[in-house]
Amino acid sequence: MVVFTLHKEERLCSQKLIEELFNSGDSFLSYPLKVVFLKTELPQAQLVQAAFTVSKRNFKRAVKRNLLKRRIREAYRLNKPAFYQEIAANELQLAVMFVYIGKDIAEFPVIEKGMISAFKKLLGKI
RNA sequence: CGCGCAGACCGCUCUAUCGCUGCCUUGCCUUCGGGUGGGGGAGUGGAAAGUCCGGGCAACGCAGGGCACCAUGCUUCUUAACAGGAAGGCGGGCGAAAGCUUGCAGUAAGGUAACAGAAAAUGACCACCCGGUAUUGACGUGUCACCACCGGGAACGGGUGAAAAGGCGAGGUAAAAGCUCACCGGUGGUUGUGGCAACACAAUCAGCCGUACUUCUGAUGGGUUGCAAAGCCAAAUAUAUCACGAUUUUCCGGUACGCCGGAAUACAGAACGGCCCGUUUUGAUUCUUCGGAAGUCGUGAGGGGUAGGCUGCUGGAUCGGGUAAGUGAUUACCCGGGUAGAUAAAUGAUAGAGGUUUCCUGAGUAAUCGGGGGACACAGAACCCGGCUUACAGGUUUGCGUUUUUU
RNA sequence: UGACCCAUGGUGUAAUUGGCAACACAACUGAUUUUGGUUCAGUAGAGUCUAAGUUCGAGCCUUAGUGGGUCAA
Repeated sequence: MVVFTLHKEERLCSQKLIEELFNSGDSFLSYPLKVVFLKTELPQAQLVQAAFTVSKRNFKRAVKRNLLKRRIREAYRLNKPAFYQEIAANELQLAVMFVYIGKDIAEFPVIEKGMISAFKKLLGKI
């Protein structure tokens, strides 16, 4: 069954987990995104918890940051089912953070392309 | 019509697919905590921004008075309040006009005014005038001239400076001066008229008249911190140290064998979130025969831990419309609506259609029509309101002015 | 989100009521030295984050903006 939802349980909200992720997680680049991930125990019964962030350093206006985060979230939401199947097959739990590192506001197709290649690389690393 | 000025308002729209966050309703399962599915409806601004003012609300504090500190500054009104707003007054600047913009407590006492300049406010450096003393010269025996010193007169002239002691004319004088007079400017008092008032106008009298600034004076207002406030639940850690209380477990002292308190002194500390008086309170000392040490427990401070949830949280000085009062800000009444609550932080993504505008291009004398491409601003709620300020593609509308030009 | 602070030569700091923007290090030139360092002598380098206002005059006072930083569970 293909599910395109993205409820709160699928998002990474715990400040503690995020701190741990940045301290001890691995990372790689998939332009225009930087992916930080960590195999760990999650508090909820979810395969993956993901978070999305855009630096205030590169985009001063809240409107632009929100726009980019929404686009990344859409890209994640629409392309995750295949990714989930692989994770479920390996019986893993994963925390992931997507950081936007581009300097300009990218169009949706560009972000989607980066997201798909990020999924491929991520599966390769695990 | 065009151009301009002021005010008010709007801030791209629709459809499809896939989603996000609350709310309402409902089916199924349930260990009654909840889990899972369906349906309905809601979900970003004029500035949500800057955090520049003012309030609500919350916690803490609070006899009272004074000083300090901060803020404000023509008048009247408005408001919950304001450094906001409205109407008006006076002065300066811009504009042809509509209008825009800027300033406004008080100089009674005090302080300051660099450099320059004689001097920055009891103004005398040069030049001017008078008197005295001494020298020199001329004429020829007391005058004149020159120069020096002393004493006085005097703001008319001089350069400086941001600013130089009302302006100009006449009289006056040894030389001068509002010293006097006419006209003009300005200040203060009194009276009258208009206005709620600031103030304006008129009459009259007076002294004859510096300027700017604020650290100065006076008036009014101001407790502090802010929803990461504050409260509750869960989870977690270690109670070092300090204060108070309880206990009699132990020891010592005193006893009236119950137990272990009270009063005075203004000596010291603390509180009144700056200081002082004052007040309150605690300790200390003394007196009255009256306690001390260790342990345990509790409360508070402090330390340590946690980074999850709930309340606060959205119905309010509320929004829309109407009527009335007022020049207006605004106020009163009536009717209707039921209004975002997120928390690594929702309100979107993609596709198509339309709208506005611009560019290229084709048809046409032109109005206009067709095709293609681009653009559609500033900007994202975070406890809530009232203002201010700043950013902003384009558009709608009301009132007013109009030097030139056209009709 | 709320509260607050700062901005002056390349760097770190001064500037008394508002009256000529100062000092140290660094840089450059010269001397000393075989050379470098040290030392000595000298030189240049800002118009005070930006824009308005008050004032005769603004680094300082007022207003608006820009950039950077701090604190609060």
